[in-house]
Amino acid sequence: MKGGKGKGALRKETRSALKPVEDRKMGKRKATLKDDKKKVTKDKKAKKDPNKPKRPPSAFFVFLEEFRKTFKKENPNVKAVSAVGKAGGEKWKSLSAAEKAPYEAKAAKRKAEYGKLMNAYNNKQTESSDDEDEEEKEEEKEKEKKSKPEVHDEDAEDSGQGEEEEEDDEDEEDEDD
DNA sequence: GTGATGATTGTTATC
DNA sequence: GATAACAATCATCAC
Repeated sequence: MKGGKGKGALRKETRSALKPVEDRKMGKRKATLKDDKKKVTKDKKAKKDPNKPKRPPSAFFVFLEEFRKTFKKENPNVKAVSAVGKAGGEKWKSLSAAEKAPYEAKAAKRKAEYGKLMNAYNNKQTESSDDEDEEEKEEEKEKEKKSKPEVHDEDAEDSGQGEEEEEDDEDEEDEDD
């Protein structure tokens, strides 16, 4: 829909040209296109909020999650993510619209959730624009939590805190085929 | 020990 | 409108 294709092709070519697939395995990561981008990326990341909701996976990524499992089963020796990505990409292209439908439905759901999260996030941003201190405190809290993984998670979850529930699980199997 | 990199496509965000 | 960035994955290397 958007202009993602052009970019995709461009990046594909650029990467392929700059980074032979054989090399990456050796971990020959050095000055590459990404290296250049990295500066920008890092810069962006620097001002990126850790609280900002992560972008939802596209239909392809939803598919990829499953595909990875299958791929691992069939190729237990192949652990290179690039191999999975390549294979997944090819497979994805070979899928029919009907086969892609369930993945797209899932992606749409995640996107809707993302929209809500972003809404809440934006609201929070507006609110906390003058009390960024609190955000920092929260960050520190998170850090502390991580430092102390021995917290009674069960307790917290029992209290209804960690009730993620993943309700999208309920109809993820709706293979309306 | 930590972070970066490799591939893939799609979507979002930014300019 | 066009393009850059990022989303997941994980073995492996560099620092």
